[in-house]
Amino acid sequence: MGNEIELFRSFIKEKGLRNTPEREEIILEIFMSQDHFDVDELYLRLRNTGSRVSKASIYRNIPLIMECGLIKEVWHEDGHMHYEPIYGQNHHCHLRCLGCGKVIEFVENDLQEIQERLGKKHHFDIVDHRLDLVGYCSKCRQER
Amino acid sequence: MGNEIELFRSFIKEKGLRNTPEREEIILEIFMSQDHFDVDELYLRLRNTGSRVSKASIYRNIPLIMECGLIKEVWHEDGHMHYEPIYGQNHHCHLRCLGCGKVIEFVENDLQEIQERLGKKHHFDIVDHRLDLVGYCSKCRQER
DNA sequence: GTTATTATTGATACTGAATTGCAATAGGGG
DNA sequence: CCCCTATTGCAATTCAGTATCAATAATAAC
Repeated sequence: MGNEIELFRSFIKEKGLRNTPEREEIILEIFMSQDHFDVDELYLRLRNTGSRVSKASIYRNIPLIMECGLIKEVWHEDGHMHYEPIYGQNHHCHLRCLGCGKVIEFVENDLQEIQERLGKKHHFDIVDHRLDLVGYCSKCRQER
Repeated sequence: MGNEIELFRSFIKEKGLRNTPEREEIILEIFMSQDHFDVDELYLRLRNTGSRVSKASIYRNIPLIMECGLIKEVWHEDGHMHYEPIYGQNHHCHLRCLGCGKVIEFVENDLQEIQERLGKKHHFDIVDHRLDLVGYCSKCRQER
């Protein structure tokens, strides 16, 4: 913890941009909990900790924070995008319940091998994969 | 071809809804080419074939056509949703080029096994999976 | 430290995909 | 053939995300 900020500072400097308190507040809040989030949630969390960062700044900075490799888009649901921290996390995929929305993260090592095999086959330089499984958790399955 | 319509008619009847020319025009146009599409493209294609279906009707009917299992959402890009026909297609996943946007469809049988294994492990009734690979095609890789 | 340059911010206006309200139309059971 | 009401087209609305712009402040140069 704390390293996110260092990484971001180098990234910003490398790009010839300027670091700001707002940017650091956003990143700190994201990494306070390693959970996924959307812009509205993050905005409320920031307000609750006394930060005055505007939504516009959150929207403006998310692409930078993604480019830096600290977070990534995970899914688009309810008409808006969700994100999750990836720095310091091992790569994982998601299993989502269509009933209650519960999300389970899992690590699946076979995917790396599949990714490499398909990259070779189609002459692609594959940089990332993303596997989403959707279904019904045990509780929701019973209720159907 | 043509079976999509039959399937949709039974689905509609089963739900106690009404079939309409507009709905059949939409479905026919979707299955004229088995390619993925977005609402604007589909609307233009319909206009070009002389259909007067409104965009509102397309938006209203897409959820039904999905529920019926004829199409599904594939990705959200450029700020709007894309769909693809699935009826009569074997399940496939996507490899997308971050450079030029080219999409390659591939069939990966190992995923079925992974899906079942993870379903058992987490006590989920998994109904679908979705694997997206992203990277750079051979042409775009050279240009970098 | 002071100054100059300009990236960044907050507030607000705007965009565009998707949804909704409503009056007119038409499917389909009786 | 009638009636009920689901569906349609149109227009108005919603809302996530983007763009504008004047004010602010981060960095570099001095």
